Amino acid sequence: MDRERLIDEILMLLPVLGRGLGRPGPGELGEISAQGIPVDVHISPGHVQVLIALGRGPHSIRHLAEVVGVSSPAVTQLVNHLEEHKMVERRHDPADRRVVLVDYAPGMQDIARRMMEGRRKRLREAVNPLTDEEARALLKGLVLLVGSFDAVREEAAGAKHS
Amino acid sequence: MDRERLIDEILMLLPVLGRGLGRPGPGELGEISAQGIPVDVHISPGHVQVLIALGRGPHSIRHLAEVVGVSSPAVTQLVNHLEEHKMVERRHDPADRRVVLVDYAPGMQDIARRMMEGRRKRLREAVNPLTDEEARALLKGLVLLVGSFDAVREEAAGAKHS
DNA sequence: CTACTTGTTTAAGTAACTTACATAAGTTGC
DNA sequence: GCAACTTATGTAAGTTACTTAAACAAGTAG
Repeated sequence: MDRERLIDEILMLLPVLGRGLGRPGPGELGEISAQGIPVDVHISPGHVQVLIALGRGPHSIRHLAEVVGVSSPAVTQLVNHLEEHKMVERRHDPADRRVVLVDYAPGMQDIARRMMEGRRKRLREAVNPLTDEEARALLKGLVLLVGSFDAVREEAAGAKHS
Repeated sequence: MDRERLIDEILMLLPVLGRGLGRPGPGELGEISAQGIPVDVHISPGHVQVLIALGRGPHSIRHLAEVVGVSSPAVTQLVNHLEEHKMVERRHDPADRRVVLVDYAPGMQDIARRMMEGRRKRLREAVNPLTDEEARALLKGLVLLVGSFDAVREEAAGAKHS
């Protein structure tokens, strides 16, 4: 495979991916409202990340920031939005009252899953033509690409301390 | 391969990719300035897409908008920035004076390539561990994912006309 | 020639972040 | 025990990368 062409394709495709992520389709909005969920809940990719992470249990703001890959104030904003819509709750960690733990509000985990189902379905259908081998390679490649940005990030952090 | 886990991973990874794209590393800025290129030239992913597209010859604004995947006014802004830094030039297409053709300014194609080399290098290194098969699968998967967003987009366009 | 379409730009606005700073809570060392 | 420092979060202000609506110019069709 021509690696230069691959790089070019990646450079052309990734921004498209990045831009397309934020966009719920009209079908998705219809699905959401059909489920009695207020359609004014705009769920950005960052919100999706938070909701997925919370599926694994309560997280502190700082931990969410790490998992999502953004700053703490950005997580504050994401969580504010979800809290305003009664999807998540904040509480202080009794073991360290500085820490704010974020968790699903009661009964909201299933609602969240249903809200994200349209996105999942679309992605599922998109990757459907891939063999298991190909899917594994896609994931591996995505992880490698993300890793290269982490390297940039760590480099920047390193430069900041020197 | 567990498809649900793949979908979750994609939903977690793609936003990270999208956010990381805009960030030149300090090493990259160093390289840029070492080549005598003014470091105030901020090259976003959109600019990269434009520069790559122009590598294939002059494009109209509208065509660039299609290739890059954004609106015409967004391309206007991208091109304005590049024009301000003398990297590209605009001229009207004599065959249809409504059309603005954008092309590299003389001698700038090589400069642009050198400006993007750090990005390319980083991506090259990132995908280096992939076998040819895996690289092909990565590209195929990316194209499929992008296609799913195009589908959303076309759906939205369809809904707008009904 | 008029009405409509197409292409681009300008203006205004939004979403999704960032950094700097303020406040609260916890830790360390004297 | 207390001052100095560190850590966690939220607020404020700003930036970036888009969007849509509208304006203007050029082209097309009847």
